[in-house]
Amino acid sequence: MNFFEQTGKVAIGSRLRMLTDKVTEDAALIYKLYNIDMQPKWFPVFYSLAQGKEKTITELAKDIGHSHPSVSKIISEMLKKGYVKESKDKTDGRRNVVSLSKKGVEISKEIEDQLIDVNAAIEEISAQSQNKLWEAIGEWEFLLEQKTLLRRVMEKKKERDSLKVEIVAYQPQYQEAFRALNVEWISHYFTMEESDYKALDNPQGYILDKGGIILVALYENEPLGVCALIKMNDGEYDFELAKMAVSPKAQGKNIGFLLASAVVEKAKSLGASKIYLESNTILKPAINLYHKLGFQKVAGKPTPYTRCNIQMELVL
Amino acid sequence: MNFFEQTGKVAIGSRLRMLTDKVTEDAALIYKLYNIDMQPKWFPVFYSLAQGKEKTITELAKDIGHSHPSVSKIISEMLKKGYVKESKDKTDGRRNVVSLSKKGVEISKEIEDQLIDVNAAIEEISAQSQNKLWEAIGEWEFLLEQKTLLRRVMEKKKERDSLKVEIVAYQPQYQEAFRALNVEWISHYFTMEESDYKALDNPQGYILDKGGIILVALYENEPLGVCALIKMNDGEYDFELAKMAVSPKAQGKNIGFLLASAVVEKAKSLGASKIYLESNTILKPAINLYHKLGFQKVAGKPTPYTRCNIQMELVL
DNA sequence: TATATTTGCGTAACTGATTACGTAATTAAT
DNA sequence: ATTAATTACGTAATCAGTTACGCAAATATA
Repeated sequence: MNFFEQTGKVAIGSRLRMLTDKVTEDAALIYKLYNIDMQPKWFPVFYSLAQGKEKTITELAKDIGHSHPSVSKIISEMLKKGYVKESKDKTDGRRNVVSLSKKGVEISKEIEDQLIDVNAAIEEISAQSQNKLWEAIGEWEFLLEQKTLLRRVMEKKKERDSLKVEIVAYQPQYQEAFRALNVEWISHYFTMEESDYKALDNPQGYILDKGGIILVALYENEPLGVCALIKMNDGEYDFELAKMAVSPKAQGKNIGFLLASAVVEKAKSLGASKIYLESNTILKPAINLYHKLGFQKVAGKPTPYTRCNIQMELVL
Repeated sequence: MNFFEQTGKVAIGSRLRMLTDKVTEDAALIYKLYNIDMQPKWFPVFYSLAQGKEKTITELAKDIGHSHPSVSKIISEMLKKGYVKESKDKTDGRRNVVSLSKKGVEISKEIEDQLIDVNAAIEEISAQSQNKLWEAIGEWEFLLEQKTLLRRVMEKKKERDSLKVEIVAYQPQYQEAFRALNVEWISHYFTMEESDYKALDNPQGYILDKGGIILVALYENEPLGVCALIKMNDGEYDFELAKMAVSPKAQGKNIGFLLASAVVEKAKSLGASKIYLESNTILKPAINLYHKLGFQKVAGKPTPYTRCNIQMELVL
């Protein structure tokens, strides 16, 4: 089975499962070898109780990392064998307090030799291998605790996707996309206003001819994001960042960030020193993005848009 | 859950299972992230078929390391989704030949990006860890292939047990054990003969007084093995190794080997140069043991025992 | 003090694998 | 040419875990 060499490491899950099976397989036989009447799956519970303290079902579950129904089932099996005893907690009637019975304690003594030998056998394997499995598992547990595999994959996807995103200057062929992408989100969250139609229906006359800029984000040659820089000339600000829109189907591709950064760079290269924008706090991802780019909240500017409830600026 | 630090490595099975679960957990969500309608458990089958060749159920099972019913079930699920197609082999009506359908091939293209990202994410984890999990698993697989965990544990048990075995010289208090242990195996495999009774009922007069030796193996102070060296003086041989018996309940403790080696050493120290023995080939473990000690088959000696069908000697 | 929420835990249903078993097709042996 | 053994594979039962759910007890809140 050279399967794993071909698949690459995606198959690490399958591979782990198979090794787990192989290791577990022998466990039952090992108990038999020592004449111990115990099932491998009982071991964690058994071991946990062998410390001497009595524990509730939930405590045991947390201790050994199983779900509580699993522990519940194991305890009822061990109860049949007479290895444990149950009792209700007097101060809390819900609690089922479990401890090893006399017979259980006897078994736990018998099992000691076995533990020594199994540990020795595993140490022997470890000694013969270059890479330490036990330690490697510990490291993986730690790293996955920090950041799940899903999150890591999402990041990699974003990285790769952003390589496919191309930021280009506006051309008449993108007018339809410029309009549609903006109408989509504006009418979804708010309602279209007079000044929206003016800019979206005639970007050439309303934005570009007045010294503004429009950039388009292409993903596999499809325009999935747009953003405009509108010339302001009010003495304080050079441009307003506006009409920024990214298709919802392009989420997680980092398009918003790439587009906005490109727009800021463009403004810089045109000699701008301050950019202004208006937005609404219900658009959380957008506000976060602006923040990430260095925009700061300001107040006091008059605005023609009723949907505006936050104003921001970026000093270049 | 500091459980694993306390248990020691016996718990490696549990620990592996939990890591497997954690890695597998995210798999379904990852497919969703890429809008791929696929179950994680299908992946190995899918991947194996994506090489392009059509394969039978059993071939697939061998390829991915599952049982054939498992593959059979997976294929029937994938069939419902239309990802694979089946056809009976024309030259062998039992075979169910499976290959990716058109839809399956499409999916396999869509999945490529995902594989890249997952691999990258896993490589990232690997890069952050000192001990390489992937390689460690490979080494374990190899080492367990060579010798199962059960066998390794058995060896450790034997090693530890043989430390508890003590070889001592015969004393009258062991006469009962000497007799019983021998009667046990002789009457089990053969029938007791005249010369057996003579030696067993009166070891002092029949063996020791004639210059012979008897050694006893004690395990936790209980005599569980015996072996005699009977003086021969026939010109060729100095001693006959005979009346060797080990209790069946003491199996796997290496007692036979320890006892026989001690007897051979004893003979050496008495200046012997050749030891003789008689046995029967149905006693395979015994014959193996004699072989291991260096005894070689010889022929031609007359013997009073009807059960003897092999004669051996050891040149010291 | 009454009501809502949380907690402990048992039962039931599900899941992804296995082994056990039966049937049909093929191949080997007498 | 039979008969026996092997092979391919589907179905059923099992296994060790899970999640979903519900009940009762305890705790928090109005």
